[in-house]
Amino acid sequence: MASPRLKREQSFDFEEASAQEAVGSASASYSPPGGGGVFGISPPESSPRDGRKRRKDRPSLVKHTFTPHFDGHLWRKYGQKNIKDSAFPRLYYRCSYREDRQCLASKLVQQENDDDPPLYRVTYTYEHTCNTTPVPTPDVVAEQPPPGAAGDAYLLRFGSSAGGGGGGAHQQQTERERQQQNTARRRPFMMLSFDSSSSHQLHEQPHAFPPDGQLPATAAAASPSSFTAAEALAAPPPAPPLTTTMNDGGDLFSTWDALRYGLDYDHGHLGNHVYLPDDCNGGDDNY
DNA sequence: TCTATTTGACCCAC
DNA sequence: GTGGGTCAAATAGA
Repeated sequence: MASPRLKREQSFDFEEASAQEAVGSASASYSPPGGGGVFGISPPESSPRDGRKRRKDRPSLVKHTFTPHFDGHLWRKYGQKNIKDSAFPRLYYRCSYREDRQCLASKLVQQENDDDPPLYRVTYTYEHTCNTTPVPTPDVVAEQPPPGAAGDAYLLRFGSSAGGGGGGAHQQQTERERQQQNTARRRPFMMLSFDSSSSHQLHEQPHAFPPDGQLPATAAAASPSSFTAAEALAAPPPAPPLTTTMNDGGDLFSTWDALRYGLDYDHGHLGNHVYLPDDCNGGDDNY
């Protein structure tokens, strides 16, 4: 039966959260979820008018990553389109809990190049309101090379992107995404940067290299805050500190055992992933 | 059988 | 009018 389309059920009336698009840059900073979730924006409330928010006005955030599907949320793909002037199709995802919990979070993934691994531009729209148990998962965010860096260098920032999604089926998703992430192979001259603190700090750093003092003593002693892929390949993973500590910003550091994923470069993985739970830095690093 | 993905069409913003 | 975002039937896979 050709059911007439139940049209555009949501009426969005967000406060202007002017798209914090990181123009020409990598990940954008989001407000801490403690203050309102992934985007730091209130979820859509009933709109005074029966209309949709203009697309341009929708709160959205853009980040670049090599692992667009690996962000700690459970997404369902609902569309794909070839975009004009783009060699790659755009993939549309929305939160799997959209119906169950009226979670309006959605994202679109646009491959930007054909490198190995390919770089994706991910645009998140609306925050998760599904209120599922956040299960932080590592995420690799491609940072634009700092001025003066080698031409092909990217900064990979490993951060938590769980902002409230996840939940029961999360494991399945995680497994799938983990496989996808396995495809993210080394990139020549790639630099790995462990984001030990908040994204704010990272973005404020001209070279995305946090000063030593920003690492907790244990972490700093055990591992450099950043090192090159070559170093990562040449040296075994640093011994993890076994304590939970705080950085100078008061952010909680979980144990490395909890943070590490132990991915193996020899198998095309990306080495140790370090992520911080949401409550670690008061926000999702990647948003 | 159920759930997720694919895909063409529809609708709307620009 | 065009391009992009979303819907929903069809299809595939578990």
